[in-house]
Formats: sequence, C-alpha cells, structure tokens
Amino acid sequence: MTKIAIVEDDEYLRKEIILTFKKKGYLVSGISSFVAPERDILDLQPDLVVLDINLPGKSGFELCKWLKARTSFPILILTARDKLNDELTALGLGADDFLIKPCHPDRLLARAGRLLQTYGKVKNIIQCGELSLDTDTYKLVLKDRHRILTETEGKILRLLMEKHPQLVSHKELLSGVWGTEEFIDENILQVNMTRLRKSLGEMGLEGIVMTIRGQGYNLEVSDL
Amino acid sequence: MTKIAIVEDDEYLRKEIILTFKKKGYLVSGISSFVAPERDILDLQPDLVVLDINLPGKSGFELCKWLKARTSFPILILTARDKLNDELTALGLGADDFLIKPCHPDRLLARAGRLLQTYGKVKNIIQCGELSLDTDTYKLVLKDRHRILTETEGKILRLLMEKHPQLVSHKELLSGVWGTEEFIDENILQVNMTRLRKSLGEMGLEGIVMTIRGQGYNLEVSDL
DNA sequence: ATACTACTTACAGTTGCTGTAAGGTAAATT
DNA sequence: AATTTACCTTACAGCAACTGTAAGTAGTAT
Repeated sequence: MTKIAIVEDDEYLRKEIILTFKKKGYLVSGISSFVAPERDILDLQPDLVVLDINLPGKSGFELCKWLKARTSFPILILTARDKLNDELTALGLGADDFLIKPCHPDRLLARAGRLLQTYGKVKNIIQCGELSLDTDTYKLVLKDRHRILTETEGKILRLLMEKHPQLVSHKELLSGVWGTEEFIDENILQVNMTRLRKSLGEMGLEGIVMTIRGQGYNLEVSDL
Repeated sequence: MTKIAIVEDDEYLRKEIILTFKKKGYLVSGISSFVAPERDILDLQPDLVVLDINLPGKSGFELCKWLKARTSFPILILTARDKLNDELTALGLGADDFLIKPCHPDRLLARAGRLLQTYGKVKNIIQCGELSLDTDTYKLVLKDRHRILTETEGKILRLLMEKHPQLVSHKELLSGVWGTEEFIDENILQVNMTRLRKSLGEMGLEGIVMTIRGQGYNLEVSDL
C-alpha cells in the first residue's frame, strides 16, 4: 500500500487533498502538528510527502530541507505564491516537484503519480548524493557509470546508504543481511565487505566504505 | 559533455533557449527539420530533449510518443496552451516534465537540470506505453508491479519493445539474442518465448506477446 | 611483544539459468 | 478427414555465478 503524508494547515484544503488521494486508493495521513511535523512523518515512513510551503511555526522550506537531509521520501511542494524564487529555492533544497495552489485534483494526482513512479515505491531506489541503488536489482548508478551488484553486496550497501551518514554496526549488518546476529561468524561480513569494496573500486568508488574499528562501517560520499 | 536537443519552431524562442543552455555549458542542438525530426534526434543521441508541443507537420505529441517508444531520453515539454488536458495527455505519453511558455530561463534550467539529475544519463530504459524495461538488469516495471527477467527473456522482450508495434522476425530474434541466425535450432526461441510468456503472465501481462504464424512475434500493449 | 580486530584468498556446495531433446497441440493444406 | 507444417510445453542435465567456510595475513591497540 502506498502511503502519502499531507502537510497542509488550511483545514478545508487538507481534507480535499486527502479525499482526492483516498479516492485513488492511496493510504493518506494528514499531518496536524505543524509545530513539529518531523516526528509524525518519520513515524509514518510515507512514500511521498505533499508539503504546503506556507506553514505556521517552522516554515515549509525548513521542513523540506530537514526531510531531504535525512530521509529519501520524494517531496511535492504546494505553494500559493507563484514566485519563481520560491521554486528555485525549493529545488535547491531538493524538492522533487511543485504545484501552484489551488490546483485541479487530477493535476495533483498526475504529479504525485509521476513522483511515485520515478522515485519511491515502484522503483525502489535509494540515493546518497549522486549515488543511487535499485534495491530490486542492486543496480548501482553514479553519473554515467553503473554496475550490478550481487545480492549480498547490494544488501550491505543498502544498509550503509539508508543509514548514511551514520555508521552501521556489525550487529545491524548481520541481522539486516543474514536475518540474525547470533551464531554467525563475523568473518562472513568481512568477506563480503571485501567483495563489495572490490566491486565499488571497479566503478571508480575506491575508499568510500570506511571502517570504524570496533564499531562498524559507514559511507563517505561527500565528495562525489 | 551533456547534449540537449531543442525542438522548437519559433525561431526567436529557439535561439533564446539555445543561448540559455549554452551559457550553462551544455552542448545544444536546435532541430530544424520539423517535418521529420526523428532522424536528427536519433543521430544526436541527446541526454535530454526539449520539445515544443505545437509543431508544424507532425504534432509534438506524436513525436513524444515516438521517441518514448524507442529511446530513453527524458523529454521536457514546452507548451503555450496552459491546459490540464494537454499535461495529462503528455504524462500518459511518457513525457517527464512540463513548462508553460513563455517561461523564465532560470526556471527552464532548473527543470532541465533536475531531469538530467534524476535520469542521470545512463539509465538504459526502454518504454512501451506504461511498460518499462531496464536493459542492464532486465527489470520490468508496470505501474506498481515489477519483476526481474532472466537475461534471455530480457533480450527477447527488449527486441520486441524496440520494434513495437512492428513484428520481429524469427531471424531478427535469433541474431539479436544468440548472435547468429544459422546453425541454431528454432526450438530454443520457442522455449524461451514460453518462459518469457510465463514470466509476463506472473505479473499480470498474459497474452501480450502475439504469434504471427510463419513470420515472427509482436507486442500488444495498447490496452495497458 | 602480544592480543585483538580486520582483511584477503582459495575452495567447494548450492542455486538458478540455459540449451537439448522429445512429445504434444494447433493451424493450414491436401 | 488425414496429413503436413509450425508452434508450444515439459523435463533434464550441464554450466556459471554467488555464497559461506576455512585458513592465513595484515594492521592496530595495549
């Protein structure tokens, strides 16, 4: 089921948007706590965030920036101000699309559908900077290079990308990739880490997997 | 170097757009033969096509459809008619973004930049209607379903999609998939055709591969 | 110097894909 | 209706790639 979070302060408009998406079979959640909507959105783990840019309290821009910095949900911005600068600012912040409100429900659905198609859910792609990984095929893409990783390599990299820039502990990797963290030789992790590094190296990504001795690993993709 | 093709009949506007992109360091080509721009675009192999929807001769919609059916370039539509229907139609045809002209150059650049970013040049995806196939991983996507085909299945489907809606002969399939059309038992083609059909059936695509007795096969994806 | 952690390489079991073969079904031709 | 031709289906075994095990090496901290 595809989940959509709606962040909109105008109650009437929010209900209308929610209804529009519900009619199409989406699972919709209206976010009501405009002072700190971050927690609600993180709890929900939506496939798409529809965000009004003119919110009380924290501005929509700030929220957009915050979400983009630590989540991978695509964001569709709603704005009443038909200003070019607003759009450019939001693009700079990493928003994925725009709509000037009020807008036709079909238009909203079309844009949302396209975002869901190209990003989340349907395509199952996670991104870190310019690096993107298809979690179905484990196809890794960077600029004009690409490479198909094996299943184990892909699962490891997926965990690293999802937690980036935080580190991922040995336990998390063992349970994330092999299902349990007990009765497993840690060597298996090291072996596959070597294999992943070799694969990454062959597409010019030497040294992006860092070892944190005694703790785990993390990704270093700041300078791509 | 990132190549952009501009298909625009208004000479003044075309020059302005070309200049806008050139200033940013893109390699731009204005397409001048509006009667048959397909060949020019194929020859150019651009990373992005900027397409005016109101062209003389063949309409922009048709060109968009044609390009989407056999290329993987992202397409940015320019339209003077600020009509919702146009947008929806074009979205249905597989266009990737829209702009109402006249528009601010920065806005055009921002949108184009985003398309180039998300499509990241080499994605190697071919599309037929709502069906899309990644030719690196043979991941087939339709709406919210997806499936990873085997190499042989994927190669066959790729040929069928690339030639769609025309038929593909036995010879073309044999040489396209196995490299040569001689000394090969035609049975191998039939076996893998069965396997492909079974895979397609398991994601709800029964009966889209048609047999043309004595000639070959073709795809029937009109009603997706 | 020693212990501990992390890395590397080789090897063998397993899995899934592929082509071969053989037999069955459907359509055209006589 | 019988026969021929084209096409479809299923089972089987070889092969390639991925995976975990094992053993040994390199690096780091105490």
